[in-house]
Amino acid sequence: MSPSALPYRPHNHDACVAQALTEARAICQQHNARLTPTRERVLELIWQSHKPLGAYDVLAVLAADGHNAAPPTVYRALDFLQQHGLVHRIASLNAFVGCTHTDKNHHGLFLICRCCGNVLELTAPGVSDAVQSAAADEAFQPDNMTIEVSGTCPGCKSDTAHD
Amino acid sequence: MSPSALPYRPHNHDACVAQALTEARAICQQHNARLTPTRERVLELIWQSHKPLGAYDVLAVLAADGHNAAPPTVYRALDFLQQHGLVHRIASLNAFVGCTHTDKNHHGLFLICRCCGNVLELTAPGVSDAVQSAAADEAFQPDNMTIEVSGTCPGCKSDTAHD
DNA sequence: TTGCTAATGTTATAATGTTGCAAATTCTAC
DNA sequence: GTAGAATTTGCAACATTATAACATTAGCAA
Repeated sequence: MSPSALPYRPHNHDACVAQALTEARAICQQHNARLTPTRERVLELIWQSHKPLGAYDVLAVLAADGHNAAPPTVYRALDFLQQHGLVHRIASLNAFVGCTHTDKNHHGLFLICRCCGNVLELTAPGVSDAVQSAAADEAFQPDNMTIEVSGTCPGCKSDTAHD
Repeated sequence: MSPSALPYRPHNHDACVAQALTEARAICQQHNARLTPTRERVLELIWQSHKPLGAYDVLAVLAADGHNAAPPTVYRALDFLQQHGLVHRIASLNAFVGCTHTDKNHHGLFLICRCCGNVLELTAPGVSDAVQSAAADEAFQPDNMTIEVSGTCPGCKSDTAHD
């Protein structure tokens, strides 16, 4: 199995989070952007699993933290994190996941498991190229692309196989 | 220019609508599904342009029609139309467009112009194949795919060129 | 300090989408 | 044609997601 299938397998997720935060700090420093406590906390929450988290889910945890937060707080933090490529919004779910390809300049492709809810982000050059080419055929100048595939991940497929 | 670029060019749009409605009637008949007046009206409204229309936009027109409609009316009609492949939901816009490929069984690709708002639906086998292949590499079984590209359409590109 | 900019707090509201149940309509079988 | 079943619609309330507008605070530089 490809190593990128990480979310679909048991793993030490604390390491994922720690790494994500470390990378985020480095990236923000590079960008001269301020990873404030609120922003960092939101990023940490988004990273608590590989399942996309809704803005209001984040909000609820912040509230439980004792943070007196309102929707704009969360949306602003999420906007910031998106701008710096630290999280992605999954349009088909109205939810957010941590970016696992902060190093590459990517138009991510997302594999969303209907069963377990985990999302795997891929960099699929073949797909990007094919989209570019299709757009070029129409003289269309692409700017941003949303590619979200829902289906069944390997883990859930094998689970249902022996029912 | 490809003939599929129709939405980006002046054309007799009434013909688009008429054709869409005719096809819809045929398809519903084939499917033994009832294209009721409300559903047909909603389809007609969605087809009033090649720009995606929000559910509440549809609702507003129905209200102006004198139709005493509430949100569920519209969403139910839209669900029906989607189920029969007559309209598509554009996840990145929370809006709906008429399907221009009712004949093919398609995973559409949508080119969304940021400037004029028109949407062109393409059947891009290369893209579908690339996505299938990327998913297969991860042992992921795709079910449904959302591919939405925003950018600048040929018309708007040439408009801005001589500013 | 002072003044500027970025970030946050706060309140309210907009926009989008759903649930649940009752009434009406349409279909089917007799 | 009529009774009963199934589908469709009407309707009210509500849930979820996202933004607007404006006041306040924190960080930073002259």
